[in-house]
Amino acid sequence: MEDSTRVATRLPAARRRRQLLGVALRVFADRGFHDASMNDIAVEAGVTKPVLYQHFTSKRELFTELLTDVGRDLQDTITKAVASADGPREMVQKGFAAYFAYVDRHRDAFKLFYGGSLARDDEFADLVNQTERTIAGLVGSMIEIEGLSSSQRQALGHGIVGMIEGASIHWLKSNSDADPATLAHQLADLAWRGLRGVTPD
Amino acid sequence: MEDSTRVATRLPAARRRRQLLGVALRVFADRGFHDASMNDIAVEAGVTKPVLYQHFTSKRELFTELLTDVGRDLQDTITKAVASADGPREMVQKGFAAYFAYVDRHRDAFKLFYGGSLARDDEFADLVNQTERTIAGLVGSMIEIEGLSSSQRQALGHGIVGMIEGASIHWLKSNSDADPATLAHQLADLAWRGLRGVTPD
DNA sequence: GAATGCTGTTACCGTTAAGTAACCCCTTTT
DNA sequence: AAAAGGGGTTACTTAACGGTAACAGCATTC
Repeated sequence: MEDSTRVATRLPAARRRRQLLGVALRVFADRGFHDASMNDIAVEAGVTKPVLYQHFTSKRELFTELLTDVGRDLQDTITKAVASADGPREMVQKGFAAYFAYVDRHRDAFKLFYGGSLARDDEFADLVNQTERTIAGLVGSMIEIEGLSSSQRQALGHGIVGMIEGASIHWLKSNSDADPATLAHQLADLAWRGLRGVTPD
Repeated sequence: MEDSTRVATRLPAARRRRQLLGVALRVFADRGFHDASMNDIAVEAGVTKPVLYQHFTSKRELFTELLTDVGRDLQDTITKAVASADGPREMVQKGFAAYFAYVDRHRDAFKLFYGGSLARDDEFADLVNQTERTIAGLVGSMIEIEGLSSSQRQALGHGIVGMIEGASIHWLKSNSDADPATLAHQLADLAWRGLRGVTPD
């Protein structure tokens, strides 16, 4: 009728739900689980809190759904990239490239996964750990060193995964305009040849 | 010998302060910054909240002091270990060994540093980053690959630091009874020779 | 043996945020 | 045109927690 400076675009449920997931991913990635309030998310989505609660029964459930989605995506991406390779050297190269490409294209997803307060929460941690464990297992099986037990391979695999994560975090943090593909290549090279360098390429 | 972390009686200020720092480290390491309340810390120390506030002006200040102490300790430990080595191969070995020994002997300190919600907070993150950057710089200078820019060395250094962190976190998480010295040796070996491996020992 | 000065406690305030009840309004159906 | 139903809002409850004022015992000092 009169004033109404508010343009409350009404959306069908399914569409609103998807929008909320997208906004929540962004806000959680930006502020972390604790520091992002349900009200923040609702406001950024242009609605109010109860709308959020019509689609998600709790803050934890919303966060859990995001974590699950991201974990599945990332795991699939890496697994497929590695599976498409021919030989261990190429597996390493393609795996690293796929990881950095993922981080580059899904920064919020990556920040959600590794930026924050999940280590403290068993439920959240499990979701992340499962993905990490899968990738670490993949890597562990690529280590061409004889006489390692499977738990030793797993431990070293986690080391390599940590290496990728550490480099990714540093890359995002330093706002480097370095090409992710280049970084992936150099890191894969380092992982394959070691600090010692040398070069039977 | 007395257990300085669990005394219920009246203590002189300096002693109480030290006790509170010890308890706070344990509680923060266990529950993280957000999920640990000042009341929790006070109760675990056998006193009440205002006593805590007689020694620390705020929760942030308390946490900051702990982070600073831990960062200094860790940085010194690694720097000295590396400085005592003779040649790059031994630097890697001694650096890794020192890191894992530190994690083993100061689990709470390590958890405080890498377990939690510091990435989100600029002040906390800076304290951790400084230590990480120093170590990453040390490592970066050990990479025997020609033609790398200093920022590239830094990036790869962060990768190696991430590798150590990732392996440490996995080691603590999996409650492995593996000897930290052995793990350090294997990881240093992996870092030095790369995934390509060649010869176990 | 009163005064002084710590160490410590009880009881409170203010804020922030999760979650909910009750209601509104617009569109579609009959 | 009246009913029905779903999308949305206002306003509230509850609970946790950081931080503080005021006060209480117990030494030591004078």
